Amino acid sequence: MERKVRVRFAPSPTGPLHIGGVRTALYNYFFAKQHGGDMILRIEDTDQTRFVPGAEDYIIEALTWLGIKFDEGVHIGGNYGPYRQSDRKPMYKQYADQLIETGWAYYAFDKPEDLENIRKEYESQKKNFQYDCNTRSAMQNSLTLSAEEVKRRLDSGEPYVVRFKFPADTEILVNDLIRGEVRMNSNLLDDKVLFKSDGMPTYHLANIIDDHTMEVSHVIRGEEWLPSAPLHVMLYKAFGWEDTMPQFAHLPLLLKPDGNGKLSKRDGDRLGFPVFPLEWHDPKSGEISSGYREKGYYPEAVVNILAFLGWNPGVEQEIFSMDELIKLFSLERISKSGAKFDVEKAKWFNHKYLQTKTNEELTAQYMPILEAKGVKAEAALVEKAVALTKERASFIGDLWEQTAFFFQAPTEYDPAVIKKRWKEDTPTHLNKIIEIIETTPFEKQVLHDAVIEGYITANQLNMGQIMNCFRLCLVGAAKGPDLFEIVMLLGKDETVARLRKGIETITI
RNA sequence: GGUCCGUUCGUCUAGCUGGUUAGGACGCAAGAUUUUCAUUCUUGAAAUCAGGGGUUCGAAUCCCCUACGGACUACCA
Repeated sequence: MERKVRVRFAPSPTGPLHIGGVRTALYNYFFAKQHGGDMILRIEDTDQTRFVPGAEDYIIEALTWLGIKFDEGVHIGGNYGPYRQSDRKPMYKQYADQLIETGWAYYAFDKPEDLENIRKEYESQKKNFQYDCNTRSAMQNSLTLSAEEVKRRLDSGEPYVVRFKFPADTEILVNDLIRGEVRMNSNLLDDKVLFKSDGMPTYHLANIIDDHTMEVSHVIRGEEWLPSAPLHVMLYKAFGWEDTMPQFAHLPLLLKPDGNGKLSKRDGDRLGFPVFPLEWHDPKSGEISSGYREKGYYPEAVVNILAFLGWNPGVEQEIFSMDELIKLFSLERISKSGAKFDVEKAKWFNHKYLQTKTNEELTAQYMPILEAKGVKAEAALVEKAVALTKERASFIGDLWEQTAFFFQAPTEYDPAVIKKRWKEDTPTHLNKIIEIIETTPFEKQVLHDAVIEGYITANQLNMGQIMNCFRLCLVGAAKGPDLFEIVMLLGKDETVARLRKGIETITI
């Protein structure tokens, strides 16, 4: 019964992937790699009406960015191709035909309008129409029509669909790796369309055929598929593929943090955090949705965040690399209930990852941001500023807020600080400090001692008051790292210039 | 409406085979440190384990019911 682990991630190219989908891909990847198995990327584009150009490339780029590597797939090929369902189109019909021959499916000629009318009629009676074992006898299909009539309609090119024929009153068991045994009675299930009138299979048919022919061993997908899992189980049975049926694991959903319901693509930026891994430019509306990458999240952080949304290793450590997650992951430890995304915790994860970066790396990431702000600065200087401030940043972009004053003299001074600290004799003291700076060797410790001990302490002055005003002139606010570090980075001339400007500009 | 799945601090969760002061993390609060802000450190508040019944000497942990939430209910995936 030992079978090679082969899992697939099978998105539809109907737009950008959202983080729920990314998490599904991630869990599949953890599972595959842990078992030395294969990870397959299959594109499920059987709905031609929902195709969105660029979506497939987006999906591949996003997964690549996150470090999810595939063994086979639409972008790299493999021995089980093609990996795009539209490219597999010719192979599906024979399977639909097979099910009709074996009595597991039937032709249905009901027009979409007819079905819609019936649904409306049922609705008006507060009932719900379902094409199933109770209603199919009243419909236009190969079960109710004579063989000649069916042949006539088929030959004349009348549009039809193929529907699955659920056997009556049969208990169907789905063995889910996360939820255990789930049972459903076939009487409640509807005769799903397997093959559409446009000649394409539906998800249900294509999915089973592809998973079977690609020798998929485990289907790890979102919980929204649980209700149709009995159909899939029955299809394996109908095809006689029960012995190699993959094992199912239905993942809990990622929920909207505000109200209710599952997170969806349409949530876009509404929730205060990106729902997409990468920024997405909608080709139709031109609308831009933000992405984790562009927001400054590191892919390792996103992987870590997503790994912990619905799964937990049971130890207190929370920061794990991809390799560690692959080792630790287990389907058994996936929670059963949906998880809400917490932006604050996500920020914390990114903060942790940012701290692990070297000053050189951070400087390299920060330089383009500085340039975009119109700042031209030496990398060496930027690196010093980064070293002083990185622990205060969660995202590379936060560094601007933390370091801008190194590159631009303040044009405004925080009124709250002026009110609290700036006194009538402040200019006198600051002028004295200018004098000290100009006459003392320009070294951090020497200057520090000269100002603090040699002036403030010696004259029994108010330390907080003098130092804060000093800072206010250099920074423009009561923030930033050690003041003498700032002085060293700014240099003697700039420090003095800013002090002079502050003295001139600030009035009580 | 029907079917299925779920329910431990605000959030993510530990707690798997019944006996814990129900643990951790994020966030929050306070204190310490600092010339400021932030960081960091310490401490704290925070879940009567959805509610109600059982079973048991003993239940968050097992069983049942109810409530609530969610998913699905297309010729979409």
